[in-house]
Amino acid sequence: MPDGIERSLLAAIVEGRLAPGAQLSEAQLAEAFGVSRTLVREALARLQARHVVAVRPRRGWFVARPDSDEAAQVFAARRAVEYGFLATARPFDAEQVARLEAHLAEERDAIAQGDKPRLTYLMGDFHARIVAVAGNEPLTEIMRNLTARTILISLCRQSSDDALASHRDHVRIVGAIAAGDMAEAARLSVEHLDAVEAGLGRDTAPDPLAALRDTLRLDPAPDGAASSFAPSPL
Amino acid sequence: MPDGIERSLLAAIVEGRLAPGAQLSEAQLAEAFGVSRTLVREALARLQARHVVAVRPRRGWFVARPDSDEAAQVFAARRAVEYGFLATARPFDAEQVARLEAHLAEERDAIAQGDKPRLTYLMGDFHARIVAVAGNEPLTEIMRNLTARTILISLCRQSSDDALASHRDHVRIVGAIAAGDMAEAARLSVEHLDAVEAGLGRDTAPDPLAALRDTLRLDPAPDGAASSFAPSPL
DNA sequence: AATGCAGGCCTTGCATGCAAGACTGATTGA
DNA sequence: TCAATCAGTCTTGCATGCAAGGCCTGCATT
Repeated sequence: MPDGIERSLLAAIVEGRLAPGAQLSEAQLAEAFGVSRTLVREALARLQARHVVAVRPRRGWFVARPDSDEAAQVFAARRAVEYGFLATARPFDAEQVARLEAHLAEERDAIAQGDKPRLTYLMGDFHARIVAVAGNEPLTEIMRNLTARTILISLCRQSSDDALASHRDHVRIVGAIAAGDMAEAARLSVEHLDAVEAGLGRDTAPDPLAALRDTLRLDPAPDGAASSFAPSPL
Repeated sequence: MPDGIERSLLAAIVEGRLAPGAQLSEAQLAEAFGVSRTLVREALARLQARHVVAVRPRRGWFVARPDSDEAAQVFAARRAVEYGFLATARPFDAEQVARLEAHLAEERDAIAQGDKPRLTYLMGDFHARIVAVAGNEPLTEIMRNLTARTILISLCRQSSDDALASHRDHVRIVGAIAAGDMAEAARLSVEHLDAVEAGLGRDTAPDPLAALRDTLRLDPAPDGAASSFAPSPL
């Protein structure tokens, strides 16, 4: 179902080549992919359903910029899904564990080679892959969508993206799964998510007014509300 | 985002007015809704992403008919999500509990009035509403999709749809939540899902060949595999 | 009578055309 | 000098047209 256009766009977004907030012109994409706007629109619509892009009527399509509210909810959702899956899943067999360890090896490689985009993808996909090796397609799809949104969230903030720490967490989770201790794996997953969320900084708004506002110590001026000229506390 | 067409179609499907396997013609829908095929196609595409309809190339759109494999996975996914949500959620406050109890009252009304379609909707939506009152939009969306698929699954099989038993389960779950015992609520939810799944019968295939196959004791002939002419054991 | 075959009808797939909203920049007026 | 307005240009929204593939029916053939 996911055609080439959707995949290309999603890959470009989660690998950071298309920054959050970037505009996506139907006409340009159509020309770039050598198809008509129709197919581009369909791909964009699918990505919209996944909350990866957003459309502003008559204005254009943009890579989504999840606000902190949405970020919190996505993390809460991930906690629920990952914890619930592990807590209710049957223990993995040796082959399933082997596939998870193969993934960990990939992570190691990407770290060793300093392949940043690949690493971003792998770190996020780890959680989806746990569900995938268990063979649950609906949950895998859910996890893939949530991790894509998580990557978008990270890209919007200055995340202290400690890949090594995350990788260590992953190793421990796989360890618990290998030991058949699913409850522990579930506990570790929540802990891991909490750590990642805690490492998230404030909104790094690509808003040209941000610097000015910061300098003048103005409130972020919620749109419409004419920021009631609050003088700096000098 | 969900336009009127998508809503109407989804409502018709989950209320059983559009049976699983029914064909949906773009042209007919376009005329019925008084719009062009474009908008119908977009709505169908969205429903396809939600696994509620499926398209067979150059053949047409059809209301999805989840097979038993998919059914099992959807139930597993629901167990994971609902258990995980309740197990990781903070206790509900009084207002949230009140909203759940209002839902239970709606269920009671529908039962009393024998309003079957409304009841189908309410019974499924109960679980999504638990997440909704907690304010988690991503999870709510996930639950709504999973329950829609669950309804489709029920419609495909002769489900011993004991609404009263389900309602009693719901009452007990809300009771646990009201008591602040989220762990118990989580446990009850899984139990409830197991009961619903257990009440599901075999595929009630609307396949005119089913009777013939049954008579001849042929395997369901997984497409492509020329069923190796197994003579009846006479 | 049964089987192979072709014409036609039905479906979607995709491109294109046209209209309308939203922003930008220049121009005009004070 | 500044502000307001209006034309121009971008964008998407939606309808429509045409092409291509699958299936069904009727016919010819064996």
